[in-house]
Parts: sequence; structure tokens; C-alpha cells
Amino acid sequence: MPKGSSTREKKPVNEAGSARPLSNQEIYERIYEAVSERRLPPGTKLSEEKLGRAFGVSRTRIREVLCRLSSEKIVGLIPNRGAFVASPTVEETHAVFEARKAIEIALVKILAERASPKDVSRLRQHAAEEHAARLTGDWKRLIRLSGDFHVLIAELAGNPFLLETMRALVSLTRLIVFLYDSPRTPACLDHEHELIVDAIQRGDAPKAEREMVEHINHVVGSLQLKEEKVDEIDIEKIFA
Amino acid sequence: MPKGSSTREKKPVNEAGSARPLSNQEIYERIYEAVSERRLPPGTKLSEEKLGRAFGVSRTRIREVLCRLSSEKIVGLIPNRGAFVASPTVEETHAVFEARKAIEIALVKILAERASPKDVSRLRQHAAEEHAARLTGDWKRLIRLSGDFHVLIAELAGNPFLLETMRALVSLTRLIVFLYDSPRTPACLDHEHELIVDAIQRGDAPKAEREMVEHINHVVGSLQLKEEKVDEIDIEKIFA
DNA sequence: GCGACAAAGATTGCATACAATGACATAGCC
DNA sequence: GGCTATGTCATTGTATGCAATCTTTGTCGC
Repeated sequence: MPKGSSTREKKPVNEAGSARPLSNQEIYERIYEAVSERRLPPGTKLSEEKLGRAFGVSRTRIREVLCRLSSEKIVGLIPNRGAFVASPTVEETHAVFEARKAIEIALVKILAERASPKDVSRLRQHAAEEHAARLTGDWKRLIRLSGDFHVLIAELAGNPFLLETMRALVSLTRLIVFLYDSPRTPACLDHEHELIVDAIQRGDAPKAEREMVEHINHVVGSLQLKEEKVDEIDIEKIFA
Repeated sequence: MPKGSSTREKKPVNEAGSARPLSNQEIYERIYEAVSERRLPPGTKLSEEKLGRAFGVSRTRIREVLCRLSSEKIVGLIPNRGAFVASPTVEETHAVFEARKAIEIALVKILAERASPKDVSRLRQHAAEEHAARLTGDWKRLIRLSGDFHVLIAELAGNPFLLETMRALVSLTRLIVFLYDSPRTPACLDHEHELIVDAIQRGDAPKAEREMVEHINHVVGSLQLKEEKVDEIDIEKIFA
């Protein structure tokens, strides 16, 4: 019996059954989203063939997408083994936040000096959306938004290199929060986001920098950075 | 008559005629080097087939390498057009140095706080090599070394994310210097590198940061950032 | 002579087929 | 019984062939 039996096999058809061909960009975004929303948890293996089947395209295009994802450190590529959703270690976690501090200090400084009123209003609007999500208890949305706030800062600063690096670091932060966050601490305190926007609006660069550093420190502080990861579950220990 | 006539065609053979199969990593490094050493100037088209022929491998592997190079912004990928060696605009140049300041301020701060005596000696040794290259007038080597100094700082700081970003930014800086440097100004003044190492050795973080910023400002200041690029050679102008 | 259109050529985009490598399971040996 | 060896299976690595797209050049009409 042939292996594939869950779907018809003749023509390549994506998961929704629609025959619309997806662009590589769309495939990239779908996987990126799935990782950000934790539908693909850290450590998950991303088989080329399975992904190809899921999106109705050949492995060639999946490889192209995985290459991009690996350049952003969202997935790790192990030779002859395949691609895996990144699973940052404690050491990597410290490196991520160290890098974030370095870059975000510069970003808020730039914004405090150059932000237009329109920029400020976009930041305010974003913070308001976060607040709304928090009130309605929409945690999935809140996690996405609180990360996107920092990406938005990078966008408004107008530096494509820092933006791209921040995108990668924010994605990794989402994975880190998933792995190490203590049970019931929200990712970002939106009050702190507001304080940062306040300082930017006043053009107070030193204050904005201090608020940003403090904010990042709070996020790190809310994590439970023990060496042991949830990764491999030790069967022996459980039944000992 | 078949198209290829410069070399025998039966077996894939790389440019040296040796049959040793090159790994993707090696191909990557060869292209990276060629760009850094300006044998592939900004704007050069990197045809998949030609590269494949040059290295004796198929287009598939070349594409993988080009994907990596494009993720580091060393080459730009234009859909349906191909890959080109990056040719940073004036605007991008400002962004590159803005990003470098952000990251390198953090790096020297880290080193001033945590650098071991061994780290300092490696920095000293590197600065000495730069000095030697300057004395012997080995400009090609000096350009490589003066960039590598900044990469070395990132390595010693021990943050893989900042390291990778710095690698990309230094590569871009080499292209920028090629495009916009005034005729006879060397890339980096090694005296300044020494000053940075001094401050790191003394653990004087603020001083190290100031020296680094000043150093980067000097590099930017030595450039002739006019809008016109050397990019496309204007045939009309040449024969006018 | 100048502009628009069309065909030819070259190059990238993509899918598929096969080779190579690693993981797993079974069998054999100490 | 536990450890090593070997064969099978699943998955990635690579090459190749065809389709799609862009560039160029030649031709036509104005």
C-alpha cells in the first residue's frame, strides 16, 4: 500500500484543499507565525517532505524558506539531520537579551531624537492594542503584540539592519518566554511600554534608554533560567 | 558546436583542474573572500551557472551558498534576475555605521568589563599585524585586517548574535570603502585601534566607548558620500 | 530616424529522481 | 544479559530537466 492515504495524491494540493499556489513569502510567513504562536514549539522537527506536502509544493522551495528561517535563527539546520525549531539554551538567552539591550538602547535614542508625531501616535496606538488584549485576556494576541512593539520601534527608527536583527531577536525571545517563563507572568508589562513612549515623545533620550534597559531587565528577571530545559524528558526520573 | 570549449566537459572539474570536491562551506568562503578582496566588485552579477562551472558543482549548491550570502547582505537577490554583489547606497551607508555604533559601543563595554589578559593580548597582536601591514604597504592585507579587528572584538565579547551581525556589517563596510573612499585615505587608523585596546585593558568602559565612536566617526568622515555611485558605467560619458 | 512590438536567447524558478547519510531494529557474539 | 555488528528504513544532499520570466535584438510602421 502506498504511504500517503490521508489525502488524494494526484495533484499537489495545499492543506486547505484550495489549489491556489502559495508564494515562498507566504510559506515563510505561515511557518514564522506558527512558531511565534507556539503551534510549532521549540525543538520541533521540520521535515522538508512533510512541510512540502502541507503547503502543496516541492522540497526545493521548502529548503529555500528554511534557509531564510535559519539565517534568522528561528530554526536550526543540522547537517544530514534536518531543520528544528530553535530551542535557546540559558546561555543563548543571556546573549539574546544582551544583544537586545545593545540595539534597543540605540533605537530609543534614535527615536527620542528623530521621532515624528506620527511615529509617536503609532506607538501609542500599538500600546493601546496591547492594553486591550490584556484586558480581554487574549494571551496569544498579547504575546504577539508585546513582541511587535519592539519590532515597531525598530521599524520607526528606519534602520533596515537593526530592524532585521531585532526581528530575529524578538522571535527568539518568544521562544525563550515559552521555554523559561514562570507560570503566570505576562511577557511585557504594557505600563513600561507606555513609559518608553512617554520619554520618546518628550525627546528625553537618556530617560528612554533607562526605561528600555529597565524594561528588558524586568523581562529577564521574570524568567526562570535554570539549566534544565523542558526539552528531553527524563523518563527514568519520572518513574523513579 | 556545443557552448563550452575552454575546458573538457565530461567530468565536473573545478577551476584549478583538481577533482577535489569542495564543500559548501568552502565555496561560501571563496566567494566571501573574493568580495572582501574586491575581486568581485560591488554590483557584479553572480550567475548561478557560471559559479557552478567555476567550482565544478551544480546550481543547486550555488543557490544554497547565495542564500547564505544574501542573508548576510553581502549579495542582493533580485527575483528572476539573479544575485548581485551588494552595492550600498549612501543611505544604506549611514544605516550601516549607525548600526555599527550601536553594536560596537556595547561590545567594547562588554570587553572593558570582562576581557581576560589573553583577550587583550590577542587584540594587541592583531593591532601589531595591522601596523606591520601598513608599514610594508600591503593595502589588500591591511583592508582585511582593519575590518577583522572589529570582528575580533565581537568574537571576544562572546555574543554569537552580535558577532554575526558585526560580520555582515564589516563586510558591507569593505564594499562601502571601495565605493566611497577618497583616493588615498587608509581604511582605519591603527593608532585608534591601539587607543581602544588601551581603554579595554584599563577596564575603562566609558573611555573605550568614546574612542570607538570617535573611530567610527573618523571612518565615516573620510568617505566621500556623494549621491553618485560608480555603479553603472555611463557608456555615453566615456565616448563623449 | 524614432518608437513600439515580437521573436530569440539566456537565466532563474521549480519539480523530480537518485545518491548518500544517519537512525533504528534485529541478530550475533562475548 | 549486555554490547557490538549489520541490514533496513527514513530523511536529507545533490544533480538534472523542463517551465517561466526577463533581456536583447531585429523588424515593422509612422
